Amino acid sequence: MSQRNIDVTGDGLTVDQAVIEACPIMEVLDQVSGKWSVSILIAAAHGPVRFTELERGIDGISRRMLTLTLRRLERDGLLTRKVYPTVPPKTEYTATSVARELFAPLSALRDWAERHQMTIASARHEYDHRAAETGS
Amino acid sequence: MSQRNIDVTGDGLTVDQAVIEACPIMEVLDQVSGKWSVSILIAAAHGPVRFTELERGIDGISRRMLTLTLRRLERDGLLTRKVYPTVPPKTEYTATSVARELFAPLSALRDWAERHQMTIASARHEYDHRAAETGS
DNA sequence: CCGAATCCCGTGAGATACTG
DNA sequence: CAGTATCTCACGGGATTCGG
Repeated sequence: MSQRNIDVTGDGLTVDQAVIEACPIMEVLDQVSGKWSVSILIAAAHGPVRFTELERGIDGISRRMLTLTLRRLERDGLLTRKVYPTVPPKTEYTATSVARELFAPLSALRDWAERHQMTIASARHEYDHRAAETGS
Repeated sequence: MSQRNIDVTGDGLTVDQAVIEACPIMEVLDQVSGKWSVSILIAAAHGPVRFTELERGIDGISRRMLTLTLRRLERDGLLTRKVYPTVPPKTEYTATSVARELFAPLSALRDWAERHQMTIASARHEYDHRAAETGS
């Protein structure tokens, strides 16, 4: 839509432009949201990975959610699915190049989380502490 | 937990490590998830912004969700809240430095989205098309 | 102007059981 | 092995109303 990139870190934006700014971001967040998308994508990043490998490797995921998330990622073109009609059957999932380009931004996000997780945790505790005092 | 950073784009990861990889990322995603967090953060990035400004500026947000999201962001230390006990009351929200450091990763995410949104959309359509043929 | 309280609904997601 | 099919429930989030 816009022919130039608006820098989120830049100045001079009005509040009304915030939603315009955020819009494409939230598209991504929708792709990646869901409890398991990121884990699956990362697991499928380095080559073909089988269904059962994912099920065992990703702790806590249910069969159902694994299937559903795999289907969604495949639909969005982030994962390719290759079925070998052998017996027993064998299915391999691989992250596409589009998905792999997502890893750098995700990495930046993870770095931010690691840098600030302590700060955030203590901010949370402090907030709850103050709230408890004020509230009671 | 780990004393060195594991590069998501690197090789040699087993599937079992995927969840370890993804873990801090999903912390962030939880912060930022919720329909409105990103829009609010961006709107509050460049200086104090008032409650009603946000309500009018962010299209489609309800009073309730604005309040709830603001509280959560404040609790996590991503937003500061300053109340002026005037009449009528006046409240200003500002993104903290921690939050502002999040904008670069978000920007990278948005760029990814803009680069690939067409590809993803057509992948989706193609998938649905094939599914419709195979299914009926 | 800036919220809090309440009601309501759709959907994400777990548990479980069945199939080619 | 790699899925599907149901059932169920919690929770995010919208609409509306009330209060300081």
